[in-house]
Amino acid sequence: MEDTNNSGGRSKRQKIDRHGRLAALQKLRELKGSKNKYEISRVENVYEEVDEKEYSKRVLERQEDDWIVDDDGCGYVEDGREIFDDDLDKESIKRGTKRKSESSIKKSARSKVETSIDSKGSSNIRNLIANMPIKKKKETAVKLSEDDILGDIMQEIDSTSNPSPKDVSRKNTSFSLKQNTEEDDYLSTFVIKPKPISLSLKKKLTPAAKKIKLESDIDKSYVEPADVQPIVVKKEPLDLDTEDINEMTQIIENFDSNDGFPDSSAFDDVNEKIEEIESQNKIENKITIKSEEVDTANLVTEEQLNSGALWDSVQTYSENNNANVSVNWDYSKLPLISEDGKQVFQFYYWDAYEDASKQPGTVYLFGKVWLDSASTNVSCCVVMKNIKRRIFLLPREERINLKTGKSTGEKIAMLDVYKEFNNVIAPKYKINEFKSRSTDKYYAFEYTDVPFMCQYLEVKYAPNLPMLPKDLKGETFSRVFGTTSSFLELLLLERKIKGPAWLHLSNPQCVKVPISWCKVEVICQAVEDISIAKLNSTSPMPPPPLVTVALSFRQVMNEKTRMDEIVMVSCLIQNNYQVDKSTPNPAFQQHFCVVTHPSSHPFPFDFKEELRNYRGTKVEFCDSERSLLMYVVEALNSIDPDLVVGHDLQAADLDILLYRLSIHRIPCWSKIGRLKRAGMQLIKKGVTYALPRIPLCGRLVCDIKISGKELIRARSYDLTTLCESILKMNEGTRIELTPQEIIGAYRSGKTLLQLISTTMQDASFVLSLMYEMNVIPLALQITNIAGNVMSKTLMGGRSERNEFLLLHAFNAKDYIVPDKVYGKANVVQEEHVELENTMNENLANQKGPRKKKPAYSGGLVLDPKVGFYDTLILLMDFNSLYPSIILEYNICFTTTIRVQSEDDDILGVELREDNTDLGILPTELRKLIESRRDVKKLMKKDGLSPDLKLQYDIRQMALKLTANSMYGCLGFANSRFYAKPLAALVTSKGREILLNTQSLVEKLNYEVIYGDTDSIMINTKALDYSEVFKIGNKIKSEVNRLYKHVELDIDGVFKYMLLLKKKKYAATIINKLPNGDFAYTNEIKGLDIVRRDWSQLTSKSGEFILNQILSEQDLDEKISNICSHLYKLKEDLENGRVPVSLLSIAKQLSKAVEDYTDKKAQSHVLVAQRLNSSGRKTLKAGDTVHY
DNA sequence: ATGGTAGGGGAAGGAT
DNA sequence: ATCCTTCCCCTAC
Repeated sequence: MEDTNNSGGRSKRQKIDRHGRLAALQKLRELKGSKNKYEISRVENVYEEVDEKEYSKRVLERQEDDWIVDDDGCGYVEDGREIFDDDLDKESIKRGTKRKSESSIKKSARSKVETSIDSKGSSNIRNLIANMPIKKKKETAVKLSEDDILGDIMQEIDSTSNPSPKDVSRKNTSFSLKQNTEEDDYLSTFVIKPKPISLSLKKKLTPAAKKIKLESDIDKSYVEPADVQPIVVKKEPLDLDTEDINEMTQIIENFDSNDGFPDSSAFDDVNEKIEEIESQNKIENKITIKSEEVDTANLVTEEQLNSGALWDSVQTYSENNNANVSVNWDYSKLPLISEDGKQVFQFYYWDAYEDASKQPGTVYLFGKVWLDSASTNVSCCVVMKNIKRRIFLLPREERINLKTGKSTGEKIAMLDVYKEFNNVIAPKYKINEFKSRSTDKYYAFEYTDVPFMCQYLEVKYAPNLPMLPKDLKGETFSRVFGTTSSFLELLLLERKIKGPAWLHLSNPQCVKVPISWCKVEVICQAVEDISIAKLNSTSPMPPPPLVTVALSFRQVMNEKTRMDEIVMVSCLIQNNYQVDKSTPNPAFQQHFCVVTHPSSHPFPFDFKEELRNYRGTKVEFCDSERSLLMYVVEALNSIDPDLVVGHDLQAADLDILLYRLSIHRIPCWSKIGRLKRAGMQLIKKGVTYALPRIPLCGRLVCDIKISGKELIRARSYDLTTLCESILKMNEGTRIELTPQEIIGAYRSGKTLLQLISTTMQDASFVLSLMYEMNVIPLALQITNIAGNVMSKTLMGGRSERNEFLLLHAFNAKDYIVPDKVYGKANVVQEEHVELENTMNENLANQKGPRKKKPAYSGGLVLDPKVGFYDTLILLMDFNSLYPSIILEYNICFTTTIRVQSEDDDILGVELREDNTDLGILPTELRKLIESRRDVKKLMKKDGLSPDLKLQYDIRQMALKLTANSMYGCLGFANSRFYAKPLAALVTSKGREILLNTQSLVEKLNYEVIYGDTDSIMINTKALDYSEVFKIGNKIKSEVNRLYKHVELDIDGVFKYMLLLKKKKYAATIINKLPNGDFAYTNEIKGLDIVRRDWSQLTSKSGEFILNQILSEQDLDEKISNICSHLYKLKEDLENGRVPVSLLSIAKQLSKAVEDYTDKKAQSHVLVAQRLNSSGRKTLKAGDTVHY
């Protein structure tokens, strides 16, 4: 399947890739021969091949070599096994060359170790190191002192929960201020081997520096040099001094706080301005967003933004108004193009929406259409009306008397089914008009009484007529299928629309009264009128650019009402985001910030004055939250973004926005989306907020938090952590503000402007994160592969993507698809629960959904032969085992028959003996795998632009993610295609293969020391790298002879290895570089070092010890180094020299704080509780608590 | 409601 | 005290 004569590092599974990975990849690939062990015969796969060729052609034509982006574009994580493992990051190559000089020393060191083994016997060393009494001692020592310090922290938090905000913010900021420098200082005291000199300049604040006046601090931050190495000035952004507090309270006392501004004639023009805006707001549709174009001379580059250069230093404010293109479009004239002599409406479909309960049979397709008159793409809405319901009736063999349930012996013909439906069912359910026909369909799902293939009565009727019950039965038919199908699903399946695409609509109708906010709106009365545009393959059209808006909100808690008020919204606009090209530059063209004051605090008296010199952005005053909201709503309508991006939009910001919109009864709130919802209540009584995606329908919503969780692995997914791990920003570059600090910012004009700047900066970070992770291109690819709706792809959740992939596949092959069931969750609950319920019902109810027990057995983990190894270890694994198994054994709904297993009543499956045709599932997987191989081949071509390579990389990633999630969805209980027996069969085959491989390897007289699910580690007892490779290739060919698709491959060679437990080990990977040198990388799996619920201190010292163990030193030297390290650590801990931040631990809340039954028992829950009640943070389920 | 299971290890709390 | 079970979290596949 893939090249085998080199082995990739495994390290990428563990760590996030660094920049330049693509280049490294390329280098590596160029060096590899394209030696394929065997070729999978390409049976009738012309379709896919053409697909990829077309795809490449399409992207090739569009690429521009105008600039080079240093973007690795990768770094996505996937927990399943990967299809290919040939990536090597630059780091390891670098390290390899660095270590080159050491290679001569190695020989002698190695021989020394060898002799010691020979003389004393290896068990001594093994016991010594594997048992590691020293390490244990260290850990207990740490634990003890840790507890003390933890107690201190707790006390600290406790003491800050009550008193004045001043204390809180001061403690907080000074705490964070310390972090970096102290940590670095402290850690450097352990240096034994020379550390690389850090290039990044960090300004350390001495106590004296801290006393610098606030003003000067700010001034400095405004003049960051932008072209040099990132410099971070640590500052306390909104530190509240005692004087400030006094000042603030004075303001509050002196002025009427209900009024937006202190009542004074000195502020007349401010008030005037406010009124002006108010009146503007009142006249709807007349507002145009007067945001500013960035002066190209002072263009902000990604690097500058990411490196933490402050917003203010790079933004310029000019009066060049670039008002939005105003589109004057005549509704009676549709923009049509001609195709085959017919006039069709051509548009690019991005998003779809339906409201099945209020508008049955209507689906809204949102997208873009080219408007010649305006020479631009504008938003459009295609209203698909009258999508018919479609059901299938399964005829019985013989007529049944429904009362007795007994057969009458009368054979059933299709006409009998029709008659019953027409005479009995239709009148009963008031279906006064329908069409029907007889049709052949296959079935292969959960109901065993349904034949594999038979004739059904297909019935279509109007959507406004009632839905039939899904358990309907009749005298002549035993089942009905398709009653619950959504209209959106029917549309997408029937027209084979797989994700965003150019669509053609014939017979478009004009609207008289638009129901959307889109610039263009048309109606389609018949599903057949819409089809995928057959575009000329020589000149394919790229998707239209996305108008993108990045949002960042600030809200404060109103103490009286205990509700959040929105006080600030910053907004960046990129009106030309071309998804098929590299990251846009500039990142955005326009920006503004809407600001009001909390109802409890007025604007600072000098705000207007300060604002005069502010060049950060266009600032819009609003004297109340209400007018702010109105401004935001109008702004969104005027900008009309296709894509809205933010951080934690889904769970926090949009939730609050919607709630505030409803509280203030903002008219036309639905302008935040693209569908008019006049007279509709945004939020019904109670706290049930609408799903944010629904009011925003028509616009794609990208939540960086959700995307981050799916695409990268990080300690946490708050904005700060994401910035640090993805944008490689220095710690502290993003300024995090507590609610108190946000309120505190209203004490002076300067601090408020600073708040504006940080809010703008947050929005730019969000935008950069989205670009950097390639969220949108990847989501587009995934959506085009799976055929679902893109806005759902962006929301996360792999199940629905898989569902649509299979829906399309089964539908295309004339299968009845399983009905969507909504409330079937937790059928798995069995007698155990009932027993518990009788004991304490209340408790069980409170707990809510407990973590469910595994439903079937999974992968096999071989017992590790624990110890330290210094002979070469061969690591081999199966390429993407589970997808291969599905292909190998042709595992599919269609190729298995369900059997009752003996031991319990759970359904099992057996492969049908007559299975000759490839099933649907394997077919789809083969398409994915082969497409990916084709894309990878294209990537290896010479002379590709980075731009194009990135796109290929994204596509292959999307294919991999999709293939690997297929198995997971089979085992997912709430999946529409839930097939526990199939999933169990896959894993059982996996176990079988692993065991077979193990015994085969042992038969060849090699020692298997460990294996997990799809990998085995073999102690070759050899010392020569190429010899190990020979062994590996031998084993590989032996194993691979047994299978057609399942393929074992060499994954790496370990020089040293410390195998402690199942899933816990560390090793030094050895890699041969192109120039013949060796590169070494340490890899750590499962140990505490890599866990976020262990403090950094334990990680660092554990890492040190490990480095010693895995190093080329004398045994004595190792031990003495370790001992002295630990002794120093112990002393430092006892003398309190260790910075507290090094002892910080992170844990995730698996549920809301209130839902923990035993709060007191768990420290992280306690911390979260205190943080929440002290008002410093609002931690929810899924958030990470640091303490 | 929003892929899976296997497994280590801390911590609490009950049974012995 | 010591063992055992259960829950929780995180990680490896």
